[in-house]
Amino acid sequence: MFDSHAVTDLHAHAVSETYQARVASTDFENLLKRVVLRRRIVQAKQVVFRAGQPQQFIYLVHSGVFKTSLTAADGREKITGFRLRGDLLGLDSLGTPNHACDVVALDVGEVWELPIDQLRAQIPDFQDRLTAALASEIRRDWNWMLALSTLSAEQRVVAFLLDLAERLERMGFSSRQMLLRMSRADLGNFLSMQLETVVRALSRLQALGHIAIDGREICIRDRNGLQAMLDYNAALAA
Amino acid sequence: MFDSHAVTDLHAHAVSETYQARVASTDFENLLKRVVLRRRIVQAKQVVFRAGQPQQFIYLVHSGVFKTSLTAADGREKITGFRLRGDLLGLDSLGTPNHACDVVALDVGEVWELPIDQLRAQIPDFQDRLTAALASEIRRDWNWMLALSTLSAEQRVVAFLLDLAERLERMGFSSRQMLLRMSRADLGNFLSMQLETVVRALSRLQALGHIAIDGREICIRDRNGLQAMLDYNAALAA
DNA sequence: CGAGTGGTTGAATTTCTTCAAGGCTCGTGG
DNA sequence: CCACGAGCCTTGAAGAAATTCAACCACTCG
Repeated sequence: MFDSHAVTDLHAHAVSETYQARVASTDFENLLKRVVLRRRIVQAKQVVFRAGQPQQFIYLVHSGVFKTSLTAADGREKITGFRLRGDLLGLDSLGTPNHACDVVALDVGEVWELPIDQLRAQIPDFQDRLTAALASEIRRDWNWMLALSTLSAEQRVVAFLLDLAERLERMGFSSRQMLLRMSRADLGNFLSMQLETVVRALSRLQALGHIAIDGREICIRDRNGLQAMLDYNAALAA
Repeated sequence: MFDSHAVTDLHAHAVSETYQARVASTDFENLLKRVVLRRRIVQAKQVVFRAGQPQQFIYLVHSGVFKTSLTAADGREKITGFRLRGDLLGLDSLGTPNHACDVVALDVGEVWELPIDQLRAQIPDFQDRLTAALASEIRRDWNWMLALSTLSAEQRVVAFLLDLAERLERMGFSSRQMLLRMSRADLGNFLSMQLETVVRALSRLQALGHIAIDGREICIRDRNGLQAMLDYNAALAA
């Protein structure tokens, strides 16, 4: 459906050369072809930046999977999305001095530091692309809000899997076999349900023969079957 | 807390002159002082624009209250926010040819048509303010996502009331007495709960003596009491 | 090898939803 | 002018979906 995700490549960083060829370059990467940027390798569980830290750069995800999250003063936490190659990190802090969210790597990854003011001056299109990316993030968020508040727990899990598959497919990866980089707890947090509920939903999808689960490795056996579980409401309405 | 809302003024349009003096001008209004803009009066229940329509303008809310919503193909609907004076409508469609959401007036109101490309050229600061507004919308959305997925139904209603009160206060209105422009159903939709649950939550808040309800008119009797219901989690954590 | 982390499943409980009924207000037409 | 219907709000009672609590397993890492 929209945001979220994970990646099939276990060693994205190490073999990036290989994948470079196979995986289509993202819009922003093309835009930044001629610019020299500082690249930063981030190990699994490491923090890219935290809420409250002074905002110097926006980051472009080049490889790996990241989660962005908010934490309330009383400790309540919410994962706002899982970010893949081509996604920007820190958009939400534009126009403010500090970052508004935490970003943590779920596996090894590489991010590119974008000095925004400089790029705005250097690249004519840059500002427009940035604006478009911001608007796109809003639409993504709204679509997830819609999903979270109108779908059952099971349907939300289905929506997540289909969205992820689609994103991976767009990146040139297999859309059938995928590796969830996040824990069941993270998934539950993002989808607004308990981790046990995620597990039960996945188990049932497997029992229905729609997916095959092997730990964090998931194989989509019947994409249409999954899709039908979302279209179910439409059938009712008709 | 963040987005949402309603307004105390029953006749905002009719007496706008009066309120002009009382209510602080918004950032964008100051920015646009010297520009001649088309103003559009919108009657209650009328549509400002619909998802799918070609996007020509961004609108600035000058008076009234508006709701923005998404509708899925199968009819599932989600209100993404209630918009007050100073809020921009249509930000989410920047960089795309069509609007992504519906905007409907909840009472009489006035919006200003902003021809973005023109304003970008005319006003040096405009682009930055636009970017800041987009980022701010993202933060708002994320904060509501956090609230919706971590607070109980009752707490969500409390969060809504406090957020609304704060927004009204910033606008120069009373933060104690307020008129909810939206139906209980709209409120429930926004807060991800059934309208009956909204009613029960409000009734209980009244029983606790924290608010007084008279239809859509709500008086906050004990702001601290309400706040304490949100801080409850913090107490547990400690 | 033992501790820790993450995943899975069952059973009891809770919160919220669903269904149902009744009341209030307002506008329209008889 | 009043009657009547529509829309919205409120409350109760029954039901369902998801959470909570608990136990157990598999795997990895010192």
